[in-house]
Amino acid sequence: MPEPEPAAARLIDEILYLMPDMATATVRLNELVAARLGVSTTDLQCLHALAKSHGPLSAGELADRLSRTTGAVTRMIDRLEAAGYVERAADPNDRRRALVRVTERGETLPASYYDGMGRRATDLLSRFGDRELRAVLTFVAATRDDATTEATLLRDAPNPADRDRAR
Amino acid sequence: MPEPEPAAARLIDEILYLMPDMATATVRLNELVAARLGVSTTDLQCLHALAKSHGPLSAGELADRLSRTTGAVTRMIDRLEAAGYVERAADPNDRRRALVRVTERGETLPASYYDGMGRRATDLLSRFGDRELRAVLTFVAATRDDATTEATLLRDAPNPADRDRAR
DNA sequence: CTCATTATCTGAGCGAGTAAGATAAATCTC
DNA sequence: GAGATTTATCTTACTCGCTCAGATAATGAG
Repeated sequence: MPEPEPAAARLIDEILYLMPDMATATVRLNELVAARLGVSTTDLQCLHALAKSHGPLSAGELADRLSRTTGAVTRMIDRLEAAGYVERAADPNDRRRALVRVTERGETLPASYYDGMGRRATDLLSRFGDRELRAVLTFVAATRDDATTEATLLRDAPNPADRDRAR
Repeated sequence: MPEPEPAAARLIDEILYLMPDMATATVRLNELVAARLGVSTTDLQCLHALAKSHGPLSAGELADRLSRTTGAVTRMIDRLEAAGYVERAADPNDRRRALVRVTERGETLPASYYDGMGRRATDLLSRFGDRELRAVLTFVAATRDDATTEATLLRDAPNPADRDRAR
């Protein structure tokens, strides 16, 4: 690995210092948006997942993506349906499956809370050149991929903390 | 606002598309790390806050930073203390206050789960030039600040969803 | 048709949160 | 400096969302 210049090393340290802060701020914003919508944070993650999915997801797929049990997902769908954010329909090809489709309201209302941030991010990025934009994109993509990979490793590896409460 | 080049506009769109994914992956990783440590996600946020604070924080300061009630914080400290991650001590100058100090274990163990990501991020950033690093730093700082500002606005503005469950 | 499998739902119990009030220390007022 | 007020934390009662385990019902293989 090439040793970075001192100035570069300082910049890198600053970035690494800010990352957890950004994560914390993001988590908190999510909590508040969920409260605004009158749903839990998991419910909001569900709406995000559905908004990106292009088409309905089954209850089981949602349980998998959100890392929740099917029991939790059943009641999550109940809540979101009661609030008018999603609709439940039986899969015509497999009537055991519950297909969950986000409603207009469930797609538009959560997104509206992030409009301001999206606009300001666009303003900022518009002043960047091509090299800068590529750097940001590379960094964001790498961070997402790395967090995802790390999460998968943690999920699949046996958890030593479980030993304490094992029966 | 200067209209960005078409290629730049595409890069910006990609970045904006990835941001929620990065946030989601981060949230999930946090949940899993907390589970590994045998504590709740809020407890882990508390350890993060203490690790960055240089010195102990009072229960009230923690309640404020984590946006939790003092009652929730009391039990959070109980849990973290029982697990050996923090120590509670009375403030000698004001014996009402409970000063919370993170232990060696409470500082080191959570951080160890992020070592891998930190190293890989450093590797990636070491290949960036000065302009690229500044761009990433600016973007990360702006995102953190914007999320923080937005969260404060949401927190302080009256919540229309409360109307529904008003008595 | 029967049996094993798959997908979702239901019920019991638990952990972490809020709201409201109790407790105790600090501070203000005279 | 005694009494009243404020401040910081803790306690109690209750709520909500989660997991675990098991019920229900549709599918598919033989």
